[in-house]
Amino acid sequence: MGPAGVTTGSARPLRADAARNREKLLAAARDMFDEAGTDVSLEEVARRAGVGVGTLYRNFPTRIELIEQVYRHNVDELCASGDRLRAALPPSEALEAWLLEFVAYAASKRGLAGALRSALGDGASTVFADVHEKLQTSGSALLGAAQAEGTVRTDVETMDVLRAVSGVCVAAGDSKDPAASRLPLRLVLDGLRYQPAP
Amino acid sequence: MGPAGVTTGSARPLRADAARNREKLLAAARDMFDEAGTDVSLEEVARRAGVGVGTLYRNFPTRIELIEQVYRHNVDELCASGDRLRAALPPSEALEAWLLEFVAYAASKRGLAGALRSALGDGASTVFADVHEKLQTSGSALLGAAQAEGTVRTDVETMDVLRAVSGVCVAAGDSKDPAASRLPLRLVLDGLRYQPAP
DNA sequence: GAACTATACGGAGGCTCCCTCCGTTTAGCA
DNA sequence: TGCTAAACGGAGGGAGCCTCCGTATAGTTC
Repeated sequence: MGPAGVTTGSARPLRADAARNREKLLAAARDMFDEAGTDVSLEEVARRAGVGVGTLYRNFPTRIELIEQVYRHNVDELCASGDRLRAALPPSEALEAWLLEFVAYAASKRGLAGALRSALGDGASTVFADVHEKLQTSGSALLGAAQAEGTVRTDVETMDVLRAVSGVCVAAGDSKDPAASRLPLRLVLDGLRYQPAP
Repeated sequence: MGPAGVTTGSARPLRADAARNREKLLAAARDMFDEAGTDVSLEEVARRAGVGVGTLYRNFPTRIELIEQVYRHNVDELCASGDRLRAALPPSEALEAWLLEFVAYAASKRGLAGALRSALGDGASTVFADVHEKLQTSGSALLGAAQAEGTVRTDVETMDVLRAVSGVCVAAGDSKDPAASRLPLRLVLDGLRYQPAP
């Protein structure tokens, strides 16, 4: 599941240049959504990606489709990063590093998920189910390893942790300052290390 | 507070033609918002009102201002209708007739209030406070009269009734069919007539 | 490595919408 | 009846949406 050979469903794989452009579009869109919300001009998105509008519309026929793909893309990147961290760091450090990245994801998620929900209505439920499942899988791998190693308490489950972390973000409000959630987040992370008496 | 001499704040009253056009714009906007949401083209609103766009923008410099005024206008009309009903019908019938009109208001309110809240943020709170107070006043006059007459139970307050009625609407969902809420609404209205043992 | 074709590119163009500006019209007054 | 402040309205410039189609190129075949 590297950045190459992106396939949407099971159709014929994209041509190399097409895959590259698609990636550039998603990156540009993600940046702009973060900065200015999901109402930005699609022509501007194409311009920033260094691509014609035609290419944008070929890949993402509607604005909401672009939003959905950016959302899924963010999640995929977050999960891929989880795998990388798991391979590179000791379990409890990998978990902590991943949760820090999860914070950034949670911040951007708000706008995207809101737009999706209001535009797609109940049709958005499969998107959210997919995302939930992916996070569950990646999170469990990290949490499980740390728990097996004995450096993280065993009485919590993946979704408890993710909820706690995203709760911190919500509580930190819309403040764009990442420092605002630094300390509360620290508390949650340290809480994971605490071993309750049996 | 008739339809003439509309004043926004305490400025000089509008010229007759201006007041007429303002009214036409509000009516057109209300219809279109009901039909197609608050994202409709403002040029189309002006067209339907039989007025130039310039006139629209002079009266409502921003879309959100138009939405807010339509919202307030709906409420004002509902309250005015309450006065009329109270003068024309026996108290309990007036109350019931008014609550039926309240249903229509509650349906349209959803879209408008949502747009206001998301666009104005906390700035919208005075709008909602004003509206709340007006409904409280009109509702109390009708309910109080019916209670004084003895045809409606005395252990409920205005906001209880309004909440119950709008609850019915919400529960009826987005179904545009007014029949969907007819029976549940009937239950609430009949419930008002029931006299609990003391 | 040359030729071929399915695939993809990109931006011009037609449309709608936004909002402003200003010459024209008219309500209200004396 | 005339005067003037107030209001009208729509042309026009700018921007965004989306489509269409002539051009370019990746990948394949010989």
